[in-house]
Amino acid sequence: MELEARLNATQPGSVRPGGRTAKVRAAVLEATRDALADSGFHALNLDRIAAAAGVGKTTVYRRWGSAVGLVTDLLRDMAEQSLPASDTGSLEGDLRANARVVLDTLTDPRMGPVFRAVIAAAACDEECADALHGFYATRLSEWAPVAERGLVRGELPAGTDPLEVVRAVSAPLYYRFAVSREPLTPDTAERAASAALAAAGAGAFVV
Amino acid sequence: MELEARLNATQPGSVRPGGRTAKVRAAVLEATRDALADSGFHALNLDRIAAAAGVGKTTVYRRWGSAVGLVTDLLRDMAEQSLPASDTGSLEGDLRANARVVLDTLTDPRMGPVFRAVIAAAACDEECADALHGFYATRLSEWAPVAERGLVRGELPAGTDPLEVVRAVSAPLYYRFAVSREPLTPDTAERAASAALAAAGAGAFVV
DNA sequence: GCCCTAATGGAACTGGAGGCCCGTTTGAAC
DNA sequence: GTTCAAACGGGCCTCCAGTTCCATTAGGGC
Repeated sequence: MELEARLNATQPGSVRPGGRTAKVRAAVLEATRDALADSGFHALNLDRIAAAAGVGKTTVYRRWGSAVGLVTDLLRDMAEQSLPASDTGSLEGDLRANARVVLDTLTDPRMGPVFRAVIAAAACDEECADALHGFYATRLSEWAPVAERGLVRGELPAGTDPLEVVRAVSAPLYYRFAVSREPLTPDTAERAASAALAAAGAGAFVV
Repeated sequence: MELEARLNATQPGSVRPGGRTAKVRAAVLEATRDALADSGFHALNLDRIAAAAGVGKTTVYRRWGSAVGLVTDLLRDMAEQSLPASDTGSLEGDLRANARVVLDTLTDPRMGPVFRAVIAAAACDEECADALHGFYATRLSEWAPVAERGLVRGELPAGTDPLEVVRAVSAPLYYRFAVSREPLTPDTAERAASAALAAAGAGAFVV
């Protein structure tokens, strides 16, 4: 599709998002999740997705255009589902809980491949990269209150950047997951949480 | 190519790796680097690579098979070039130097896209994932002496895992680079180094 | 309930990625 | 320098991802 046409025309599915259109999107994204879980991003085939979703392949090509477009929309769908942060009463407890949530997500046989695909797609496409950035901006801000409460309770030095504390918990897990490809164990999550806590406590994230 | 054939037959280029074969590989990998730098992984086209390298497209398909195969070999090529660790005399200095090296690599207009491609390809293919794992296993072990010297100097608690210290420096940078897609600045590198130092100093990486 | 058009879906088409054949070139062993 | 097979490369072909066309279905405003 021409760039100009995309910008001027309304996106398919945006003008009349009721009944059928919404069902088509749900079925297609569901089929995409299934396909990613059992064959991964490289094997994503829009014809098969259409067949699995019980939808015309023309529709899939028209609305999503490519595997990257499909994964980008899947990411937007994920971004809509908020993941509430925990509140255990201590910074340490909350950071451990966060590390555990990230670990469980990345090692989940269904969600793990989705996250791999999303990271790969973002490496291939700027629009997807923006969506991924937005997704994590939301997730990080949802967990930032954990650090803010820690600040109020005096568990962190004044001036500590709450977002940076939350990032520090996720980073080692994602590094193993997507970069060094090392196994993710509960132990890894524990260490990520305690390292973040120690670094933050020492003032490493004071701006 | 059939799986069985790949396993039994010798890989093209492995029996007679002299003159022409080596030149072909160098030219193709060079063309791949160029293509990644200006159009990214998704635009990688084996026909164009062959043309740019001045090589028959049959050769490229036969030896590398696909874009992922090409990137996997590029990764193996990168793994052969060792990157010596610094030795500034202090753990802090060495960790800062390491953070700086990683930052410079990821923000380099030529190397950045290559690393993105490698991460994306590894998310699509197990063989590439293994190669990526091997690459970072090597890199991490090259920098581990930095932490080992710190241990000897008493800058780290006894029992600290040297690899874990080095991982802690890279993780926040790669997290921003590939996952949350946030900008990488010199400041980010500084903070990664000092956070790793603080966490390690507090005994967060004692096994 | 009626109309209008957004959205879907079937079917046929097409371009190019990727594979195959086979003659040519060139390392490497002697 | 001769030999032999590994590796290369040009040309041809196949197949399917992605597109186009148009008829059909079904939201949503009235």
